[in-house]
Amino acid sequence: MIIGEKVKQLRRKTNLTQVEFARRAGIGLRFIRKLEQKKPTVRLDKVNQVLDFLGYHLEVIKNERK
Amino acid sequence: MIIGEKVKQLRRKTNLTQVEFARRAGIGLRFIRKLEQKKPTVRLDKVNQVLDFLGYHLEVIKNERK
DNA sequence: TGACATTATACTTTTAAGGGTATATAATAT
DNA sequence: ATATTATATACCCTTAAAAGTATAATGTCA
Repeated sequence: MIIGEKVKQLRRKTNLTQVEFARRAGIGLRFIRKLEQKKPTVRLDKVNQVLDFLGYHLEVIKNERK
Repeated sequence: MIIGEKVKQLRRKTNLTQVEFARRAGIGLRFIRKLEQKKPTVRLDKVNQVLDFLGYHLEVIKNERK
C-alpha cells in the first residue's frame, strides 16, 4: 500500500484531526496533508517522524517476483 | 536496518560502481552517494526509484513492542 | 437542510535537496 | 610499494519541499 494512504488510515484510527496530529507529531500541517494526498516527493525523515509517532517504521522488502 | 545501508549492500551485490549504478538507475550520482551515507533527508520518490531498480520496495511495518 | 467540524487548496518565504563535475581520499590488486 | 579503481568531499546552481495561515470545499450529523 502507498505510504500516504497507510498513514491516513492509521491517523484516523487515532481519532486525531490532521491539525491535532501534526501538532503532536511535531510536523507541519501542510506536510501531513500532502503526505496523505500521496505526494511522492516528500522527505524521508519527515515520513519517518510521522511513522514513529504512529508506532510504525519503514522496511526494505524484496519484490514479489511475478 | 537503515535504508541507505541496505541499498549499499544491495548495490554491491550487483557489482556495479556508484557511477554505473546511478547511470542505470537513472538517478544522480550525488544522490546514491548521500543515500548510502545514510543522509536522512533524502526524497522518498528517489529512494523508491533506487529500490525499484534493485527489485525492492518500502513497506510500513508496525514496531515491535518492547 | 443547516450548523459545525474537517480536509483541501492557494499564497508566499526560507531553506536545502538534487544535480554535474572536479579533486581528494581510500580501497584494491598486481 | 605503486598503479588503478572506487568512494568521499567540495563548489556552485536551480528547483522545489516544508512551513504557517487564510479561504474554499467537503463531510458529518442532528
